[in-house]
Amino acid sequence: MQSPLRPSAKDALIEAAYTVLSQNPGASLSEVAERAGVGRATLHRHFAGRDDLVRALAQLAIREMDEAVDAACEGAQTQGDALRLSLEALIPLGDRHGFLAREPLENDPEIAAEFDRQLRETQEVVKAAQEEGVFDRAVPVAWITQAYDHLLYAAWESVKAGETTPAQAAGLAWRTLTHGLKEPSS
Amino acid sequence: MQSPLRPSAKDALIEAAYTVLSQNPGASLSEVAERAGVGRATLHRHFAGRDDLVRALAQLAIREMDEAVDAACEGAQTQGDALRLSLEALIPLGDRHGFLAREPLENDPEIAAEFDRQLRETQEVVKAAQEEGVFDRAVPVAWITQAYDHLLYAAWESVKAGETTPAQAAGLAWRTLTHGLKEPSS
DNA sequence: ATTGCATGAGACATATATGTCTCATTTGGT
DNA sequence: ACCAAATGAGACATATATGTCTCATGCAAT
Repeated sequence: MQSPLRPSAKDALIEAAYTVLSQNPGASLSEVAERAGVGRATLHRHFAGRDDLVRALAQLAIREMDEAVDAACEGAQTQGDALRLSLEALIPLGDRHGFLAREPLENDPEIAAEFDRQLRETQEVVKAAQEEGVFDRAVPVAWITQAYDHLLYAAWESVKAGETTPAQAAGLAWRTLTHGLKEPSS
Repeated sequence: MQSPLRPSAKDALIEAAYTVLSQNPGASLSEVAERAGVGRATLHRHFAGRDDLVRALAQLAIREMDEAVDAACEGAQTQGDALRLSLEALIPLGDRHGFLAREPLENDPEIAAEFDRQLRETQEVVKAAQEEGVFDRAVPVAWITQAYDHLLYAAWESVKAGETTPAQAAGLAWRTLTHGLKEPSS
């Protein structure tokens, strides 16, 4: 039975790795260990090497995002709702998203496959939402998905910069995607 | 007088570095030289080291983006037009944008200052466009700028993926930013 | 108190990237 | 044809990151 009394070194390492590697993918493992407040040897006790660490982070990030989306979709009445709720749920995971975007992991076929799956799932929901009338049928699904992803990351950056709360950022991103930022009256 | 008859090794190196380093910031200089079809020694003849190369790329990227924006603003009647034309002009420079985003250069104060300047300039134009009625006054300038930047990059990725032409991507990004993707009729 | 386990610190070897140098070759201009 | 400059290939030394190991320490459970 693992005792959570002593703060788990592995968890500290994972969190530190997200922070350090999403800010600088080329950072040394020493920097990661230092940020985690942990000796470098301990890092190697939990992860065989850099590749191991990165793969563990990527898989965890993918899992967390899947879980967040699944939970959000539970309470969704429509596909449009599912997208809106998922957006809100994914914003706090922005550092994971950023890590996955900056770390070069096209080499890992397993991770790449998961990426493809997530993209396809998102596109499916987008397409369904489009058929509900949430989006213009004349707009390509690929573009809507691109805009969704990038506005999601923009929302996270806005939160990270302290400009908005997560809820505000989610509202702004969703409005931008659906209504745009034009003056409502005009 | 430099003879452009022989394809400039320096230019080839710069172009290769954009491609390689924007895809993998941790790539070795050997990979950059190889992609450029140039010996590794030649790279060091033109750039003192990795830092030199990265700084040269960053400064060139910033200069190219400035020039593109300046040229685009020449033909703009309004600030809203300036934003729309700049968007279109910046899309082909998406690889530069991506390079600047992925490469950790917060350490370089000179580059960071240029970044700040560009951000402020964009925010100024956004604010002016907002006062023209292009954007809702209730929406924070910071968010509009964030959305502008990220939709710009989304447009570049859409073009790079072969999903759209640059002109189509610019149109979609601008529509998303101003009108959103909702069905026009409803 | 004692035992077991994870950890921290550091030594050590190794791999890779980097930076410098030399020399033969090619290219472009004269 | 000749010359000067740039280049390619490769040797070489060095720095840094990485991976492994050992040993002493601290903490928790018994």
